[in-house]
Amino acid sequence: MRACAYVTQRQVAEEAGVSRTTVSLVLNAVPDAHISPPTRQRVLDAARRLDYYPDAAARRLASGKTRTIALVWHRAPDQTYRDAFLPGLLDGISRAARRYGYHVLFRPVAVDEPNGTYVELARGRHTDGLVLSGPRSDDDRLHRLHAQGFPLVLHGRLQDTEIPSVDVDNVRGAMTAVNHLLGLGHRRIGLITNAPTVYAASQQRLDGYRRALEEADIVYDEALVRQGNFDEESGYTAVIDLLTLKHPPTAVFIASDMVAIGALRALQEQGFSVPSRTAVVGFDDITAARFITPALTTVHVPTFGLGWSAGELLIRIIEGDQPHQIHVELDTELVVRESCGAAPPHRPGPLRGCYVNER
Amino acid sequence: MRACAYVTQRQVAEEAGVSRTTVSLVLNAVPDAHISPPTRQRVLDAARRLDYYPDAAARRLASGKTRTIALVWHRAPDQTYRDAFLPGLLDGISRAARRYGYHVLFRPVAVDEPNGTYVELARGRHTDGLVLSGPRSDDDRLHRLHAQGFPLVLHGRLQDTEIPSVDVDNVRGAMTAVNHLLGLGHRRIGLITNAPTVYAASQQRLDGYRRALEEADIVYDEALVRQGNFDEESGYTAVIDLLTLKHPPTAVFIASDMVAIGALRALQEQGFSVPSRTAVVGFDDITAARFITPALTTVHVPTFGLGWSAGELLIRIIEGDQPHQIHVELDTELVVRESCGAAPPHRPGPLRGCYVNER
DNA sequence: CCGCTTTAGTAACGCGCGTTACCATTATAC
DNA sequence: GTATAATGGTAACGCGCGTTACTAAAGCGG
Repeated sequence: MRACAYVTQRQVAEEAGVSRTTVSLVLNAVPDAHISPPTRQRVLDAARRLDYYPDAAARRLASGKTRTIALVWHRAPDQTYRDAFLPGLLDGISRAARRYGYHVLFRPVAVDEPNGTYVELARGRHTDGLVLSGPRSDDDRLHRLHAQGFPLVLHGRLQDTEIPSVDVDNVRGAMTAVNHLLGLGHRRIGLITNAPTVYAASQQRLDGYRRALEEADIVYDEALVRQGNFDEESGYTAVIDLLTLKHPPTAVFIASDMVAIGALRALQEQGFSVPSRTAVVGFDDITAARFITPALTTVHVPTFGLGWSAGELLIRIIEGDQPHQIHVELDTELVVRESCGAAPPHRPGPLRGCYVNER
Repeated sequence: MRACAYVTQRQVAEEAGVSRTTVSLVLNAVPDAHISPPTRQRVLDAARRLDYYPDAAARRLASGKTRTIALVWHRAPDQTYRDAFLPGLLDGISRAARRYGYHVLFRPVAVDEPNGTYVELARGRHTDGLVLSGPRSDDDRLHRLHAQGFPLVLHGRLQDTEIPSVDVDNVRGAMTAVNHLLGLGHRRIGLITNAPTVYAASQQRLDGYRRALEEADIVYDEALVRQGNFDEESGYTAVIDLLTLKHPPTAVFIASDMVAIGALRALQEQGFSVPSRTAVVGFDDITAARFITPALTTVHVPTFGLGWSAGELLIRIIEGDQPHQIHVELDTELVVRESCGAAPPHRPGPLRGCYVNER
């Protein structure tokens, strides 16, 4: 395996018959450098002829900037659910990065890893900033990094912090879902949360549910509320619990598709056919939502947009632009499919549901 | 946004009362350096006290190694299908990288990007090696990189090349699927390919289908074969075409879950209920396979394993170990669910299918 | 012609670290 | 006691590039 021969600035300089400084000035298009057009052209030609690429390490060392951002991806017990977001998020971040001339480092953090091992990326100057997805609230090294002025953006808001963040507007998303069910005539609408309400997103979706009911003059009834826990199983048991009520809800808003999928299964097993007897609306719009039967009506989370926003916000912070908004909230979009009863249940054709992912 | 103050080796040296050289020798645990235990300890203490992390750029420049590998992810028209592999693959690569002390750069290549823009990663010394997923056969810069001795690993084999690669054993995977159907008593087994057979994987899965039939002394009948094209729609139309036969197959092996999902839809619409009238086995085991009705029996592709193998193989090459195998083929595993008719159709509980993803 | 500014380009420094060559001081061998 | 080796450590170089300070030549007004 022969080692690659790399072309350096010095070689370009020799080829062009100028000094190395001149090469640097030309290739970086330094504004106030006095380089005559012919010289300039000679340098450019030489660089092209030799297929010159600057050495990233040298450039970073000299400039003090890595032009790299990193995505720190906290793996968690709810992984299947989180995996659904990764491709879109990463694509969004990467595209934003590329747009501004940055590279992207990916750093998963395993469940059993001690807190804050990723700080090496920051302190070791591998990256100019971090996007953290799935931050842990007990992560003190995170706050220390922020206190030191290291550029950070969170995906998924952490409570009580001034660290910039990017997330969907969970309250409005939940309201859209519930309003849709209200619009279909439902009055007894159950709720299964996506997770325990210690999670900020979970609490927010609950809030949205309550606000939508409130605005429709329906009193909030805690008997119709159950707690999900990221996975199918939690939805399965939660909805069965709901069905034991004397008056089970005619519709259920389930604040996570993964949980909803478990719930759908239980509903069908118990003879509560969806949507004819019980309408269901989920949240997240994971890929499987389109494929399950009945196809799941759900609140679409713009994963690409979240990635893009996180990347762009982070880069702005790195480059010292004072962003006007340090907490970005993106809008969701209701995707009407079959499970809510508003769409024709069996449109022939390969796709189910009126919505096709925009990418 | 206050700039971070970074700790350098020099500061550690001062704190410990030794020279910078000594610090470097101690922290890198240089074998033949003569450092007394007390001095050694003083340096370690000082480094810890100051929370010292070496500057990545400086280290790269001095050592000539980036200790970074990159995943080049070719986005393509079949994106939904490929996205299903990204989380596992990336996790596998990252874990392998971390195991060997490497970092991972992620670089998506958009559909409309000109060929070979990613070579900047290599030539600019951002990375010591590349994993390319979804390589294009007309990518001449790829071959040039390889000819220059730059470490490369392909995910998905390219024909006629000596570039190291990692993939599943498509032939055996297809054979497993078809053998399973044969074992259930089926004799007329149709095939819908995952893609046009110019794709190597597609041809291999077709080969596996043929070999399985051959070994069962069943003559290959081209009338039972249709071509898929990555997406649901292609499966939808392909299977409808199969159903126009006087004697439609009693079982269909569909070499892609995505294509199979479209086919399932068509079968159900046409009254060919699955699995009672037509058995179906897919390939890939995408997340949706578990959730569709009936749950799809399919050939599981170990995405994590592929990523791990690619990462490990690449790092071996980078570090000069001559790997004994430059083309790694991983085994698949048949996941029996409902669509083949071998599993009980309605086991109560939140999960469908006997298989739970191992992660 | 002189002094001043502008133009065109270069020499030299430093980024932080790995590494090699080198220098003192002791221990060891004879 | 002296030659030799081992021990403990340091000074200095170079990695490739960005950048600053400087020089030399040319333009230009008086």
